Parts: sequence; C-alpha cells; structure tokens
Amino acid sequence: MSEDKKDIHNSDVPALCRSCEARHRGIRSALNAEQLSKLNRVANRKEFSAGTELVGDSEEFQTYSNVLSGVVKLTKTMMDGREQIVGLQFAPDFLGRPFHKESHVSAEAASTVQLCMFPKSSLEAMLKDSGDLKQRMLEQTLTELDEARDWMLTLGRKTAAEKVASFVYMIAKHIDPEADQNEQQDVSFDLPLTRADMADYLGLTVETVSRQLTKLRKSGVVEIEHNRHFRIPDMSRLGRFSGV
Amino acid sequence: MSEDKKDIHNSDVPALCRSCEARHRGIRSALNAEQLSKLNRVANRKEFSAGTELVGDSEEFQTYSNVLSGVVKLTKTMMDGREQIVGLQFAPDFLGRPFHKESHVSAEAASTVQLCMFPKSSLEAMLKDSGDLKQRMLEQTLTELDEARDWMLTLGRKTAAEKVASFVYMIAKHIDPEADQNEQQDVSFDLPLTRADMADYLGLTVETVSRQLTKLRKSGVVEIEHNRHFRIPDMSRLGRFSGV
DNA sequence: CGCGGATTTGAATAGTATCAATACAGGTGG
DNA sequence: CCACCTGTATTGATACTATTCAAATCCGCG
Repeated sequence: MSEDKKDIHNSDVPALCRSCEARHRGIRSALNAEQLSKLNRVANRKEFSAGTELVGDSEEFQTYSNVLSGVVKLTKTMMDGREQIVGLQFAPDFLGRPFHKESHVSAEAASTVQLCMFPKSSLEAMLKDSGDLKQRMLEQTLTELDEARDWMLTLGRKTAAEKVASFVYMIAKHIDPEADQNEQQDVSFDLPLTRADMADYLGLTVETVSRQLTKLRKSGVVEIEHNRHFRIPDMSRLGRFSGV
Repeated sequence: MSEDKKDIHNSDVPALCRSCEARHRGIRSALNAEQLSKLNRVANRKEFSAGTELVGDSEEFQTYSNVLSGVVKLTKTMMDGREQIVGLQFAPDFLGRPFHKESHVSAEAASTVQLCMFPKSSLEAMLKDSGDLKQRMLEQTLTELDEARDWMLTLGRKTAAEKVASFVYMIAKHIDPEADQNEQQDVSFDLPLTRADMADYLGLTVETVSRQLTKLRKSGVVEIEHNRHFRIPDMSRLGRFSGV
C-alpha cells in the first residue's frame, strides 16, 4: 500500500513480472504494474506444452493466470465427444472466471504456453478493494463478450468458406491489428493451431476446413507453407471472402 | 451522497423506480436501490412495441436502460441480410455497452418492452466512483459471456433437433429456474418470440424450426397451443433431447 | 367473414459430414 | 544422412441434413 511508484518500475517488480508481457500491452491486460507488484509475492511462472489440460470442465480451480505467451483454447465438450472451442486467449489475456467456484469450460494449451499463475484468494482480495482492477476486468470481459457475439454470427450464419476466411482474418488481425480495410497490406504468421482446432472453433470438420483452405490458396487469397505458415498478400481481399 | 438509506425504500425512490423490477431480482440487476435513487432524477420509463428498433448497429447511443418487462433481442446482420440473434435480454437485465461510443449490435424489441432509460453520462459517472456498481456490472457481463459461450456450442455442434430443444429448454428454465434435472416437473409459458426469431437465434431457417417443433410435439416432449403457448410436461425429458 | 401475416408441410437441391484412402511433415533411430 | 514411423493434412466418393422454393393452412383481427 505504501509502495513508491518509482520503485515499481525497478527493483520492486521482480524479473518474473518485469518480463511479463502483461505489463506492456494496455487494453486487455487486467492487471497494472502496481497490482502486479503486489501479486508477485505469490505469483509463479510456468510453462505448459501443447495439449496440456490447464483446467478441466466442472473442475474447481485454485489459480488465476495471465497468459504470457502462446495460445490457450477454451472448449466445451458434449457427452458424445463433440467439441466446440468457445474462446482463444492470447498474451496478455487474463485467464479465469471470478465469482465462480467451478469452471464451465475446460482450458487447454493450444501451443506451448507460458502462464503467470497466482492463487484465487490473492486476486479476489485485490479485486475487492481495487476499483481500477475491477474496471480493467470489466473491460476485458466486455471485449470477450463482443468477440463471442461476433463469433456467434460466424457460427450461425456463415458458409464453410466464409467461416474459414473469417478465422484466418481474425488471426491475422490479431497478429497485426493495424493491417486492415484500406490498402492491400500483407501479413504473415505461424498459425498456433492445428486444422482440428480450426474445425472445433468453426463448428466444422477437419476435412471441410482443409478443402476451404485449399480453395483460398488456389484463389490466391492466402499462401500456405508447411501447413502452418500463412501469408495474406491483401487483407482487404481476405476480408471480402469472410462475408463482413 | 448524504441520503438516508431508510428513505431510499420509501419516498426517495419514486414510483418510477419502486415499480422497477430491477430492484427486486438480485443477481442480474446492475443497479441497487441507492444507485437507482440517484438515477431516478434523470431516468425515464418508456414502452416500445414489438419490432421497434431500440439501438441501430454502429449507431451512437446516448442512453443506457434496464429492461422492466418484455424481451429485447440483440442482433447482428450481414450485408446480404443474413441475421443472427446474439443475445436476449429479459427483465431486469441492463442494456448497453459501457466504454464504447457505438454499439456493435442492434437492439430490437422482440415483444412489447418497458425500459427504464437514463443518460449515458449519469451511469458513467456513477460507474466511476461506485465499486459496487462496477462489481454488479462485471457479474452481469460474466454471466452474459457464460451464456454466449453455451450458445456457441449449440450453434457450432448441435443438430437442428437439438438446437430447437435447447432453445425451448433455455426459455423454460428462464421462466422457472427451479424446474430442472430431477423429477418430471412441468413448466408452461407464452413464447415471447416468433418462429423467425427462433430461427435467427439458432442459425436455422423458419421451416427447419417448424419441422423440429412438430417432431417435438409428436413425440410428446412439448405441447403447443395457438403457436405461442408451450407446456413442457417433463423438463428432464426435454433436457435429454437438447443433447447436454 | 375475409384479409394478411405467421406457421406448417411438401418436394427438390445444395452444402457438409462421413467414410476411406493417400500424401505430407517432423522426429527417431539405424 | 537416410529410412522409417506416426500424427497431421489433403483429396475423393457417397450419404445425409438442412436449405430452398412452393403451396397450403392456421391465426389474430378488423
């Protein structure tokens, strides 16, 4: 409480948090420097390899996290095994569901993931008396709700071709938020997800995803190398394929 | 600021707010009695008939509202007219998108709707210094996010039959939150939406919705009278049709 | 009682899923 | 360094679900 703000940016913030990307990107980070400094005493950085289950469905969780790097997928699964990805969390997103004992989704590392983990109680205590933290939390949650609603339109009303184009567009824009409507800007990236993940995100089968990617490739909208590396020569063109 | 709490429950709260259902149901109301009392000076109750557009897409909105009665649908529309409902707001839900100038969904009265409306600035001022309000807001937003994610599973992975059953189940449970898994409880209600609305919520066509409702009726899972009145003799049975 | 919108029903079609086989990439051990 | 092996991705043929187009029926209402 009596910490000097200047110190926060120096020795008071341990290497753990200094290297934590969550400090750098403003908007979607639920924690600011001062709060991170308080949390550092109990925080704890861990790495998980792709496929690791971080939180099971209906499982009681004891920690919250910030994503430092990699991608976490939030999924829902039906009894017979049908699966739907309902959210993707990139750095520096906050991971967890305040005010609920159990998670109603399961969280899995989609790629290698680094998390900064801290106990439930620590965050909840901070949430209680920091209006600023609540505010940031509210903002991230509202953003996630907006994204979920955008995705509902995709799931409910778009064709397979539009779905796949929308997905690629979404990822590309996440990599380079600037590239957009106007000029023909090019973006390239390594997709952190498998075709199966794409299918689970889009409510399609792997085969359909693959076929639609082939179509996009043949029409020159995307270039794909080694399955994972994508290049979009013209974002506005891809945008047109995703059906606005 | 110096208002006496006792008064809040009497004369200080005008008829407008005394009758406002938002005061009665705890969880999803973003406003408590004290806050309502402050807002009452600028609040304003209005009624809209089914089909009225409340907020257009990309429109700058100047007011927030609480839903007093009826149902508001939040929709997204594609250029070519394809439409998807991305949220339904019942009393006493809060309606609006804090921290954004424009709405990214359009809001339309699905039935006759009564709203308690107040200016953007009033709420935002309150939000600034009331941690409690932020908290309630955060809770409603998290709940809406949970609901959106549940619905993503429905949109992405369920069959038409399961979608329709899921929708009826969702509405029934909204009417009677108690009725549920265990015994064969019966619930009945008047559906506040048209078949076209159901289709837009489920990502289906009206014809498919109609066919699936017929199937459900013929198998005795639901009874339907005059198109709008539904009775579910056994909620657990309906639950089984919606595919968990 | 008749009108207009909403709903149901029917037949043909289109879009995805399913099933099956092949190709490819990355990692391992010889 | 190469051959193999395993998981991932692509491609093909067929089946099925939901859409589309068309028509009939129902419902609320003047």
